[in-house]
Formats: sequence, C-alpha cells, structure tokens
Amino acid sequence: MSTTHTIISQIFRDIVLSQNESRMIEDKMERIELKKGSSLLQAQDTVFHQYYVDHGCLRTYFIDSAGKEHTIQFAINDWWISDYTAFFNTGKAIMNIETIQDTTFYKISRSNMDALLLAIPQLETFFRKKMEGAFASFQKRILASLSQTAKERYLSFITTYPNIEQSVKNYHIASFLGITTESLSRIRKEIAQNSVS
Amino acid sequence: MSTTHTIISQIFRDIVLSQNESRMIEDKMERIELKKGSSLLQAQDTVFHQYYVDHGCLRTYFIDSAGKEHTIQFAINDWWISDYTAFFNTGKAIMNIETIQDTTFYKISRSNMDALLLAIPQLETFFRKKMEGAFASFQKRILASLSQTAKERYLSFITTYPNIEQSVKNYHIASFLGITTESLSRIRKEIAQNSVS
DNA sequence: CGCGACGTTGATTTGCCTCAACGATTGTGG
DNA sequence: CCACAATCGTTGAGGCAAATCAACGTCGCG
Repeated sequence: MSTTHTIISQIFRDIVLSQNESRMIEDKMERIELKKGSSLLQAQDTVFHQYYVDHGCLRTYFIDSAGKEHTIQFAINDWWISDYTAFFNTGKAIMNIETIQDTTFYKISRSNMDALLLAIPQLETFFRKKMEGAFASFQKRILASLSQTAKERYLSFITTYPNIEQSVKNYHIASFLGITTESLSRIRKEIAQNSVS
Repeated sequence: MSTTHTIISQIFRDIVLSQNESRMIEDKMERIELKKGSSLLQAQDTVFHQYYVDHGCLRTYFIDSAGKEHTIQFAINDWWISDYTAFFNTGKAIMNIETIQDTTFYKISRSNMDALLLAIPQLETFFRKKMEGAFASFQKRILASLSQTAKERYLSFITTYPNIEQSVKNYHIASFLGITTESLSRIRKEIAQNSVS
C-alpha cells in the first residue's frame, strides 16, 4: 500500500471505497509541499482547485477596497479549503490563499472532481456533507459578528481552534476576528489579568 | 393544468421535468397561506421543513443571550428559506421563522425531499445550486461585516433588495445590518441630505 | 550584532449604542 | 369615520468599545 493510497483512505474515511475507487481518486489528486509564505491563489485568478490540508496551515483572505486584509478561514489538519464561491462556478477568485506554515496538502481540480462524482456517487454525499459543515460554520460566524463583542469572539476562537495559536501570527487572528492587532493585544492582556486575580 | 402544477414548473424552471415527475413533486409539497406576523418555526423546534416563498415575505432571525433579535435572511418571491444548519441534520433550530407580510408559500419536509432526490436525480443538482448560492451570499455577508461600515452595508442592502424596503419594518432592516433602529434612521437622514446637496 | 518583523502600550478619535423624549403613522373600537 | 392608543420612526445627549496614530519593547534571523 503506497503512502498516497493511505492518505486517500484517510481523507475519505467517512465512506467505504474499493481499492479500485481509491486508486481512481489517487490519480486525480496531486500532493504538494510548500514552504511557509507561498501563494496558492490570488484574487482575479480563475479558481480551478480545492485543497485538502495534510499538515501545516493554509488561510484564505480577501483584500478590501481600503487595502486591508481579512482572513476568512484557516485550514489545518484534515480541512478542505478554497474560494468556494468562485470554485463552484469556475469563476474569478475574490480571495487569496497562502501557506502560513510549511504545508503539505492535496489539490483536486473541479473537472477531476466532477469526473469522480460521476464515477463514485458516494462522493456526492461526502462533499455535500463537507459543504453543509462549511455552511453551518459560516452561519455561526455571522451570528457571532452580529451578537458578540470582540472579546467573546476571541474566546470562542481559541476554543474552536485550540492549537492554532502557536501556528499563526497575531495579525492573522486579528484579521479573522475583524479587529486590529492592537485591540487583540489589549483583549489578551485583559484576559490574562482577570485569570490571575 | 392545475394551479399547483403551474407553480411546480415555476419553482423548478431551471430543470426539465416530465408531467409525472411534476406530479410527484406536487404531492410532496404543501401550499400554505399565512397572515403577517405568524410563526413558522421557533428556536428549539426540530427542523423538518424548508420553505419556498410564492409571494409575501418571510424572515429568519435568532435571539441572542441578551434577548436581542438578529435577522439572518429575508425571503421574498422565489426564495427558499429554512434554518438550514438544523434542517440538514434534522436537528434543533437555533433560529426562528415568521411571516412579516401576508404570505403564500410551499413547504417540503426533509424526508419528502430525500425521497424526491432519489426518484429525480436532477433535483440533486437543483438543490446543490441553491445551496451554493446561499453559501456565496453568506460569504458575502461575512466579508461585508468585516470590511464595511454600517452605511456601506445599508447602501448595498438596498441595492440587493431594491423593493424590500416597502415590505419590511425599519427595525427588521436594522437587525439584519447589525445596527440599532436609531443608527439606521441617522444613516438614512445623512444619505438624504447628501443627495440633496 | 543589527535589522526588520512583530507585539505591546498610551493618547486620542470615531462610529455606533444606550437612554430618553418626542413626532408620525397605523390600526382599532365606538 | 373619527378618536385614541399602540406601534414605529426620528432626534438629541452622553457613553463606550474599538480604531487610529504614534512610540517603544522584543524576538528571530542574516
């Protein structure tokens, strides 16, 4: 059993695949290793791929009209990531994707994915579930941004991503939470002080 | 051709359905008319249905820990709406759904939908596309909340929903934008003044 | 070692909220 | 159909959370 074969059964462990099906998928995905700070996708590019992170960390971010970066998603171990809005229509990206650590990931193109979906119908369910999960987490973020203070959002962030803080820069977290680095720094200070007393 | 039959071909006009298929769908959907201010779903309810609006207006909102309402989505003509996070898992709602005008809509249960998806595979694509559209609009909202001021969000709101303003109360719009009614009022005043000068 | 990137802290400003009062509009019963 | 109440929208004063601007530590790396 090859290493790649092993990773395929790991990625799709929710469904049962024959050896043949596994090999088909393996053929359509490409393994890539990149150093920290590499760009995978830039706004205006046509989005052909989605990515599965084996280890390391990717993030999607977008740059607003004032030139500020906003992090939309971090992807660590076992997460899928892309600019999905563009990926679904094979349209132009509005987001950027980059590695923020040395990262090993697998990529699959929209056309290869469509072929696999036809050949292996169970994958339809697999990707639909991933989609529903992503949808739910987006909704959760909207609720959070409407109803929570920056401090509350930070606390729930470190609960959701308990180990991410060592991996990512302060300003990445700040841009995910929708605040400045200065504000994040003050929030951390406040939390540290409260937990001492 | 019955009225209901007509509406079915209207709802699913993106795909081609045989008369038989149309009738199958018709059997699984229920037409409902409700007066303004009626509740369709409350938080904690198990979510069994999604809804297609024929005419009128529905909204989903959630109530945060401080008791404040936040509008997540308006649904007018030809929109689908539900608490999708819960609908997908047949789980408990965190949102509420109500009519904010006299509304005619159709509802379909998860189990009936699953049956239809099996019987009419094209529907899989139809609903996936709807899903992708909803996903994109959620993403757009996250971007907006991260990068735009209340005034900018209001301006893009009235562009996106040009005719909704007559139908919905000020405080519904405010709760959608994540601001207070007072702030919305001031924003409107400011815009009116600028357009005069 | 020294430079650049990153994080922290302080002073000030700003956008929006809160609280309060007051018009405007809508709906309802007599 | 009018009168009155309830609901909704507007305006003002004051406050607060977070942004901005600026300066200064700190850490890692060539």
